[in-house]
Order: sequence, then structure tokens, then C-alpha cells
Amino acid sequence: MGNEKRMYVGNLDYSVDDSGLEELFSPYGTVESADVITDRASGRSKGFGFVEMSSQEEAQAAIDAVDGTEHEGRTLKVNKARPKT
DNA sequence: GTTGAGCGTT
Repeated sequence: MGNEKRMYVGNLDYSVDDSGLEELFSPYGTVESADVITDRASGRSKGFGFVEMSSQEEAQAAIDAVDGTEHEGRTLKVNKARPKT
């Protein structure tokens, strides 16, 4: 099972930002939050981010729809996010 | 280029 609504989005192009991520997942459900992780010291994207949908069902649908697809020349990797600890 | 932040207070 899994009640996680948050997912990890890896292999993002450095040009993709928060709103770009949101637009990517918006068609597959309600995006509660979308964040591209940027290196705090350099200000550049780390090439991955996190998206939370309004339900686990939508998150799963989004994973299925976006994982393995190409975006900005990079093949996206999407899966359930790990806990931060 | 692959699993977040802030950190002056859990």
C-alpha cells in the first residue's frame, strides 16, 4: 500500500523550476505543492524536486504518466518520495 | 549532474 502523496522527481533539466514542475503534473491531478530543489550555496537546480498531489490516487496516476517520459531532453524519473528523516 | 530547508532553538 502507501498513503504517500508526495513523489520524488529526478533527472530534471536545470532549466525546470517550481512552476515548470507544477505545470508538468497539473494535468494529472491537483498539485498541492511543487518544488525544485536548488543548491542553497550555488543557487542552481540540483536536478530533482518534489511534488505533492491532493490524493494518493492522483499521485500514483501522475507517477504512471510522467515517469520515464522525456522533458527538456532528460528522461524523468518519478516515484514515491522517501521520508526526510 | 538522482531523495528538499531552515537552523535566531526540536
